[in-house]
Amino acid sequence: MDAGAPKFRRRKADRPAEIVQAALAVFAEKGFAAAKLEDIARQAGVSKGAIYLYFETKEDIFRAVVGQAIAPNVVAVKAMAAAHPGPLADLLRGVTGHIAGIVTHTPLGCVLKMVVGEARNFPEIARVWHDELVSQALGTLTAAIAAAQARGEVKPGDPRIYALQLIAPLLVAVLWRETFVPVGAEPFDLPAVMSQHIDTLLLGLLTEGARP
Amino acid sequence: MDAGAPKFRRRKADRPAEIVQAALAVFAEKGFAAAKLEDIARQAGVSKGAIYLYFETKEDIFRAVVGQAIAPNVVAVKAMAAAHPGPLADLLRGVTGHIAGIVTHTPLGCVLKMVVGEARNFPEIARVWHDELVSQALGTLTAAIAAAQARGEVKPGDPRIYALQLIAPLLVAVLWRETFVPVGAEPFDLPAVMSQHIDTLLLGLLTEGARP
DNA sequence: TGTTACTAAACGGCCAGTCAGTTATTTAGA
DNA sequence: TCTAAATAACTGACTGGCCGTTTAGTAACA
Repeated sequence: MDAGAPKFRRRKADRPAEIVQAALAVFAEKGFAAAKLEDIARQAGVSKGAIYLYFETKEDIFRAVVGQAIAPNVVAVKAMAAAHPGPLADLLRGVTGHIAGIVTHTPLGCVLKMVVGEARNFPEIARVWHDELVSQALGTLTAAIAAAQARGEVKPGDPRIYALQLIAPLLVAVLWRETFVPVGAEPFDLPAVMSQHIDTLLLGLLTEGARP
Repeated sequence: MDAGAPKFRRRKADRPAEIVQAALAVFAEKGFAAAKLEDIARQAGVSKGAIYLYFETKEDIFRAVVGQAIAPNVVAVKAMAAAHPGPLADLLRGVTGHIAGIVTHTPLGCVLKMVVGEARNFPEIARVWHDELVSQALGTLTAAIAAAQARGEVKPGDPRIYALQLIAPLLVAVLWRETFVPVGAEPFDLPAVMSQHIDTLLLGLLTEGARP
């Protein structure tokens, strides 16, 4: 045993974030129920007991993981909407491109899958995600579309459904990646999907006068 | 104790189907891991031990549940495609209407959610669903769109992405129903979504000559 | 009376959560 | 600056309960 190397360090401040990050990886791979605290602890570089210095229960960790993924995104979406007061087409390209970037380079897709999968067992998590993220994002998009309708840019129709139409292919492509690509399915190229989707949908969405 | 009423009946032929149906209900509500054999047994009207006369393990039941949801649908989709050799618009309205009906009146939506949620833990189930149902359906739709492109009905573009664009709102609306509606989210009206979606998307999809 | 579908109780492995002890770090006294 | 006592972050072995699975026995039906 190397006398100079301590067996562990006391790093109270950093532990919670490290544990949450480790838990995200393990939950994303196994799902909530099949994830073992032992695995989370090992991944975080602590013992199982140490986790309980910072979290009450396993569910508590899950809540922290899911909650953490929300905050940075909701502000981003709203800022994006505010930044494009002009033609709807600009806004849509900006927003969808931004979301596509988030979804490819962060574990948001994994978390989404977990929220869908565990919604029945953790209704309060589904509620938080809906109230604070999904509903906000959809509402922002819906409002932007309704405003464009008022300006005469967009044809009549339910703006909430238009918003759904816009983001649905992105979500499905992400779930496809998480679900079927690991078993050999051909992936979808996210930028290509969104590019073609926006091009196609805008033609049906915009009034004649608003087309480029 | 009523002497005339037997404690149980011997109904070997019916048990498997009853157990699978009960398991579907319990799995759909709780997810695979949180579902208890005890609950499935009670719902099916048998004892826990009886289940093991017909299934090897809990996973075995899950496989039966998921597999059962596949067969009736894949044939339906292919028949639908074969029945509409004419203009793409007819086919799309037929197919999406049909799928919307299935998804509202059968537990396919629940099963889809389960497949997404448990794909990592049961890769062979994800594979079966992909190979036998999802990929088939998407492939059929893609082929129909490609054929329409060859006829000059549909604009250039990746037909597989067009297919994704077409069905994505339906899938998201279903997952929305399963995930967020139970916690107070406003549901989407599936027929309204598909009607507006087809109307809008076709405008962007069809060539000028093919528009009604 | 024999066969076997079925029940109910018991088993055992797994794992979230606990706890008594250990070690890093801080504080305070010399 | 060194040392010792005090503090609390951390470890790892342990446990209690839950639940999938087994099995010995029972009851339905031919």
